[in-house]
Amino acid sequence: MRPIHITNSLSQKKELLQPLEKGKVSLYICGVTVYDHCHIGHARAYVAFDTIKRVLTHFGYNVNHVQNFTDIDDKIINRANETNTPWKTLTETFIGSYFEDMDALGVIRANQYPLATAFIPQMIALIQDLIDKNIAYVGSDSNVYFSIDNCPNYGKLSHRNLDDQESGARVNVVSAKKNPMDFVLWKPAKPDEPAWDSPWGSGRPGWHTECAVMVHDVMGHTIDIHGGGEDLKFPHHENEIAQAECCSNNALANIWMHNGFVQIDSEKMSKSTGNFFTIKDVLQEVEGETLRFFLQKVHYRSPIHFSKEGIQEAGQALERLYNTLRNVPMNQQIPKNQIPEFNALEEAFLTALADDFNISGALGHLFDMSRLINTHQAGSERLFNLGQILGLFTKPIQSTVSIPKNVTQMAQDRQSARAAKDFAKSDELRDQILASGFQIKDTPDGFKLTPS
RNA sequence: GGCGGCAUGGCCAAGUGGUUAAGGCAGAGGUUUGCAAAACCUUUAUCCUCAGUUCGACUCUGAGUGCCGCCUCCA
Repeated sequence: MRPIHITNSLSQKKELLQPLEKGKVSLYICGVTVYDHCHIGHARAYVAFDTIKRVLTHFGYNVNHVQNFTDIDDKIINRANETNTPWKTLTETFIGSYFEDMDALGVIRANQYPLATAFIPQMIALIQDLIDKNIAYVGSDSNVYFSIDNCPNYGKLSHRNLDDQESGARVNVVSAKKNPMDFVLWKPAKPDEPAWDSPWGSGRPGWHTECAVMVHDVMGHTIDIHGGGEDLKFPHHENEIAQAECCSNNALANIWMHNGFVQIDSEKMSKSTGNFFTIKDVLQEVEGETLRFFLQKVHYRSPIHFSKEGIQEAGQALERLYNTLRNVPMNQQIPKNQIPEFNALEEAFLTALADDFNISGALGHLFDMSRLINTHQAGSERLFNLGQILGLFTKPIQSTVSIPKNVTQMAQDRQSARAAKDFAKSDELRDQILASGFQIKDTPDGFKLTPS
């Protein structure tokens, strides 16, 4: 097991990962609210944490990854009404859509995907516990609220002083709240809305309650890492911490990790502003692995500027690595004097990853290795193995497309023409081969046909 | 207004208190090749501004400027 340093949002510092249980890492990632297809911002988050999980696994940690689906909330109810779809059908549809997208991106499945609606009794128990401890109260509007004034460390994750928050920034200052920052734990249902019975009447849970409950129920009272998008830090994660820690006095998570945003034209990609592309949109144009590589290239905490050009560039870069794998057969003997070079690059690659998952640094070494392999025509398997850690090289290295006889014939005719120095005919044949959907490349060992 | 982050060559993007400031994409030149493709070699920066700390800062501190995010649902 290699020591790993991770930037902890809680301390705002890089810390050594010290799992509660040796060799195991419990990782909870905030999942999506399933009322629509996922956009590139979601892809960024889940590709980032997938990479993190793969690296941890490679370094010898046994990762227990749990990720929720929020399958009940206002947006789901609204969308169900708008589209005249039963809400349960809606959520099932978009859970399916999520998995399609993640499979295309090469994201490994979590160990568990708990649904919010499967944890209603546990949420009710948590809320009741908070009421009993005088940390939650029933407002005059029948909502159950969490009272942040009774939570001493409120704000510790997002590092904000509540008095300094811009008052006008909050929409709907509800008079039923004791403090405007109090948040809803339980919400009474309107007629025809999905609802569950509770001590406070028929209703549904507030948004922040599920994660705390699931972590406790599925994983234990404290976990090693809790992750999600930068935007979840406040209020979502702050509120999770408040509930969980006020009740149990145990830390909800030791390390909090947050990924940066995808931006379009230097603005956050977001559904509310409408400037987003769905994953499915982009996959119409490029392969999943190209999109994955584009999202991976940048450190997980930095913003990514989304653009067609950027994706194309990532595709070119990835192609460079694939070319090496295609051109140099695996398991060729590496010259003895080059072995230290290979080892040094491999070590540098791993060292970078162990330092807060510095993938950009690691990729630099990967490209260096690619050049080394091309130069010495050996060592392809080392590149391949390192790429596997990042979830790359899922495409077949050798084409599995069978080459039609007539194309092979044309290629052979071209060889004859070249031998006879009839280059006009040779070029003509190459054009014909290209028109048939194949590309011909000359190598010292003869021609090579690949699908174009 | 409060809090947080960022500012490195045409574009993307690592990194270090002091040797030649990674890597990718694009461009230029070259080698190889009849050509093409791939590959290889060469080539493009003093790191936003100002002040300070230091023998020495791009790397630390302060101020400034610009951009982004959160404070409202959000990966």
